[in-house]
Amino acid sequence: MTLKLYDTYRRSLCDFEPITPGKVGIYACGPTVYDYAHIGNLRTYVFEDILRRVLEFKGFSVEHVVNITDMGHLTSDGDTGEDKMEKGSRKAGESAWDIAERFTDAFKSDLNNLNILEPTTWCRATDHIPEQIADIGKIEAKGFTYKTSDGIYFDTSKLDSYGYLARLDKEGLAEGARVDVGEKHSLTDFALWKFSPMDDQRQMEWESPWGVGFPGWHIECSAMAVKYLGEKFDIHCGGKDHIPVHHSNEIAQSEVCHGTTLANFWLHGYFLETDSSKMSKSSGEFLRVQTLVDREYDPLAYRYLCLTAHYRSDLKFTWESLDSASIALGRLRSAFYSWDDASDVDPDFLMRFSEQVERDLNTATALAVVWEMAKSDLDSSVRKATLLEMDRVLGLDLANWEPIVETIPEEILLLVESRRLARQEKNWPLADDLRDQIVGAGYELDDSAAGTSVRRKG
RNA sequence: GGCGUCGUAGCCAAGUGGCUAAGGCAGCGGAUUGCAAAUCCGCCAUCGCGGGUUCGACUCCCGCCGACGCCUCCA
Repeated sequence: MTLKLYDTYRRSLCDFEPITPGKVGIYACGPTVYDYAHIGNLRTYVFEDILRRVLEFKGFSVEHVVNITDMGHLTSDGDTGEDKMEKGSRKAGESAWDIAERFTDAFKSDLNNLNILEPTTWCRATDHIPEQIADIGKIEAKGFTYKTSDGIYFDTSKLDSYGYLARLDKEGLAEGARVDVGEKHSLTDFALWKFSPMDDQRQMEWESPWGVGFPGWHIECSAMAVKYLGEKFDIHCGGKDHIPVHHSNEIAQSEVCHGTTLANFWLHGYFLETDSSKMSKSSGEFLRVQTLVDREYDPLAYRYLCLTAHYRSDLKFTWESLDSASIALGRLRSAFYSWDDASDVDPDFLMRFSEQVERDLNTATALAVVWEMAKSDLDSSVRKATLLEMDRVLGLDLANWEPIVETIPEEILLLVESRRLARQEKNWPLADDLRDQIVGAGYELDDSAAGTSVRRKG
């Protein structure tokens, strides 16, 4: 069956065919490393990870490029405001470079905790200044730029196709404008190169044909994507918020520089909402992977939660839904663990599973197949082999899970032994009292024909 | 103010112009248990409201109500 993906550019579900047979190039917009990533940001990376895993599951070899934006990202897209890196630096009393490194490490650790496969290529914006300058030069040579007192701008009015990705209505935008256009000729124009302020030495600035300064945000992605994947590659993805501005601008730059729309497919992950509003870094308070860990959740419970919804619909986050994901994952894990060693994969269930996942990465329905398979009367060794195969896509790391072996305190073991004796003597009141004590101390009892086992609750 | 998305059981969430509206969690009933826990089996929605199109709509159109997003940095 052919993989179908929803392409935002065409606004429809399209059969996926790679440009080069057998190989797929993906560029995924990475984080701006001025702060930690929140779990809403991370939902997009989980979606991209599923995309990558599905492609590899189908036998493609995937080149997966993710950028690290470590400079030049302004706090306002009116192309005014501060550089987030410089702001973060002042706030923390560290150099912008140190901040970038610290939050890059934190980001990679988050990905790792969510069992997200590491990209085949990481690229940092500050390592690619010459490439960006070269592209700006090309755009200038073709007459699509103009200069203002603070930078070199892309003149969107000269590009008829501008904003097609987002189906932008330029007049409508102008009517509803809430921001000053400033020196920009039109609302949608954006900075390619920003001059360093006269009165302030920036930590991150470079020489260029236009003067000392730094690249605009959008140029880094198109420059690096082209460097690593070519002028037209297979899939570009990111959060849905990038559709109207960032990705529209990347396409505009690429159309002028290379005469391409940069990627064949544009995929967008939808938001995680909390308390009926989206989570956002700039608003201050937000949930991190570490927050979940502090509350004793396994980060993979969050990954499971992400899989229960389709990537193209907003997901409401509540602690209750995380609990539900956490319990479900726990049950799947212990079932998997209890099954006999993997033998043969069941072809029918695996087929049904792939059909779901190939329908625009529908992990929600794929999970329904997982549960049906897990509860089926197939031999447990077959179930194990089949689920193992499915987990190549799900990434729940079931094969490596095992119950936490921990030492039970002596006093608890004594209570368990006393209860065993009491039960032997059919002294039920005493046995129940002892059980209450054990449970009260945070342990669980499992009475089976073979005897009683104890473990920590949770 | 402009543009747009969404509204499915207690919660999260799939889905389709017409077979029994996935799945998970919770809940309920049963099996099991000395009683429980764990486990297993079963049960549990007519799809925000009002119109319309259609032989037939939860699925298409219009209006209303509600929530959310973008137009400011944003996954």
